Amino acid sequence: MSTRLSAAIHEPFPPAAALLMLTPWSPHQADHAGRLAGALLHFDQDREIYCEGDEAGTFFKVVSGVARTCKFLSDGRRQIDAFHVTGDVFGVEAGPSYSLSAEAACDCTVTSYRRRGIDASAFHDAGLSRQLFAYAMQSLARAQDHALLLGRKSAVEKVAAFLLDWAKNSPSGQDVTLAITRQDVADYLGLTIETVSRTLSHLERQALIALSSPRQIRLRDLAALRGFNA
Amino acid sequence: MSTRLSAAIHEPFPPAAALLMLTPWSPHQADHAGRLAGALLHFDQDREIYCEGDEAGTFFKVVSGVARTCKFLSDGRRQIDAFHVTGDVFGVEAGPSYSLSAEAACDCTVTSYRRRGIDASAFHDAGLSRQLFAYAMQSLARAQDHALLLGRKSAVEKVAAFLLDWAKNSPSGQDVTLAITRQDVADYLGLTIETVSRTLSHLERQALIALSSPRQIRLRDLAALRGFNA
DNA sequence: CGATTGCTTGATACCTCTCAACCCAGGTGG
DNA sequence: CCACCTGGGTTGAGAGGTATCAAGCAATCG
Repeated sequence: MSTRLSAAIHEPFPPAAALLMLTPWSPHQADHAGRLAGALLHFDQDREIYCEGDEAGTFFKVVSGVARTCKFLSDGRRQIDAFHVTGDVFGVEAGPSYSLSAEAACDCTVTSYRRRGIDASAFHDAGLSRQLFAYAMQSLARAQDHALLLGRKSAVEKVAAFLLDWAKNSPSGQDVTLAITRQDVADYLGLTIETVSRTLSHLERQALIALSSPRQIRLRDLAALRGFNA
Repeated sequence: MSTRLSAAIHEPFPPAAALLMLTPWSPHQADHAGRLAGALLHFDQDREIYCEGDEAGTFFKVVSGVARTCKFLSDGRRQIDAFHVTGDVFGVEAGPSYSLSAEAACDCTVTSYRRRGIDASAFHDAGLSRQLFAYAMQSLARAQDHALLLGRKSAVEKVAAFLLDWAKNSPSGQDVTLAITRQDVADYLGLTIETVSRTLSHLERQALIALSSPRQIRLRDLAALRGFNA
């Protein structure tokens, strides 16, 4: 999915972590300091949350649903950069404006945080600055993996990677419940909706997955799916 | 080209810059503090500088030549993430190990810096932490643009974008002198070497560029080239 | 119900890859 | 001096993967 700022909170503190990966940080903590008022916002599917180039005065955390961040070409072609699920933070910028657009991939509730609070805190707080750096580097690592996928993988490899990625969040580790459309999957993988559909059907025919409904996918052969990548 | 940590040094300080984009930072400054010994290293073309997964105890700045950072699939397919030219910093990590491999794209001299120094400084110095954050976010923005290119652009659009990108560094703004092979260009754009070659020939036939030699490219119609993107 | 949305499937086109030959410049050594 | 080799680049013919265009299906919703 996306880079998760808050994910670190749930993980044990790494024993010999690098200096630059220190205490986890969460907007919640900032809430307590009273600096970052969090407004709860709801967006219907496909509603724009913000647009590339807008002044980046706010960042967001997903409360429920899925948000997507993406870029567009002038003729409408779209590349989705990441999906953001519950707990994920998105819209954090270093510059003055958003470098991506953000939209609700399905009905979606988010908390918004005023950036000024973070900026001000980070100005004094080296720890917070380090958190932001770690967050950015984590996003960067994801973006680099994504580039490898987009530039060098075939359709099957892309879809397999996508499924495995989403399955990691499921309790069983082999069930994927998609809250997003085929179009979103396609625009994330750099494919068309038809190719995504065909590839899923193909994988089902091979008995590598089972589609109980279009949005409910069971990974029946994790080893084989992993084999598509490396 | 790549994200440049030091590029900011040469640019006027933005008047109303966001809080998170403060004073430029350069390894040189750190040198003066005596914390980051800079060793000068030379790499012949295609020599490995470091490998994905290696312990990231060092980062680098290009003195001359071009370095590339990239990822590989198990069967050898390669995706180049970025090229780094004189002045560019690469190999900065938040985690314990490198997320990419780095190699000399041509004969290449780099300065190496011990990471410990930076880590230690950043621990106390909020300003340095902010610099690192800004650096990471700039890299992230480049990676996102790259993903759009890889996922959604055609071969001509990719090549045109590549040429325009490199021409920005040339004094005239319309001459590109490549120090890298067609294979590197291809692996950066997610194409094959033949497609890159054919596309360049195609652009030359259209009189949009002139190839005085394979490595010496003149952009004859910037407007038309820009038109390929948007 | 009819309309809409999301998804699947088929036929065909086309873009890029693959495989192969060839060119050119530079270096090496007989 | 030239034959030879090598690395980098170009070009061609054909194959193949994905896109495009189009039709149809199922579920949902007014």
